[in-house]
Amino acid sequence: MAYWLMKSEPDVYSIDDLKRDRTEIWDGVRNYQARNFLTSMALGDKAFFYHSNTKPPGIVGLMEIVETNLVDPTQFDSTSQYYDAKSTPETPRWYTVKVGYVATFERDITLDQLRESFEPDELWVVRRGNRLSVMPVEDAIAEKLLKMAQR
DNA sequence: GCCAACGTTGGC
DNA sequence: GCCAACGTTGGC
Repeated sequence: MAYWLMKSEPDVYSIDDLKRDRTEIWDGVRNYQARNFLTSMALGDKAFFYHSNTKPPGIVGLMEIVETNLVDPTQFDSTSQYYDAKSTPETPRWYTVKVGYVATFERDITLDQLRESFEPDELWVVRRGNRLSVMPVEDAIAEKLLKMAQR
């Protein structure tokens, strides 16, 4: 089982939204590196839910991958902001996963705390200029994060 | 609201 | 294939 970190702006979709919905298709990723991580996810993998573009940014909860290799339906929806005119149903460009709610952390792990606790080469999210919205997290790092989230 | 970082596009 | 222009992300 692998660990991942996935970013979302809480104004768009938050951990509370996922708690309410229980499961959700993680749509809208339009970056090839992030997509490649999405397609390499396996059932039962866990993913940290990271709130970006908010105060403070940070990890707020945990998700589980409940469906893999889904074609992102928004790429064919011309009314969607994620519409991709160059993608066709025969050869879709954008794949994603369905995530399930696992937990909201009692304590958020803020970006400041992440910077204090991890080196840039340990956790991609603390790398300068990092904009990747889906990234792997090593097991040892994931275990530290889970401890930090406990009271 | 600003701007650094950086991915993508398109002219050549 | 290069690279300038442009668009987006996301912290501050």
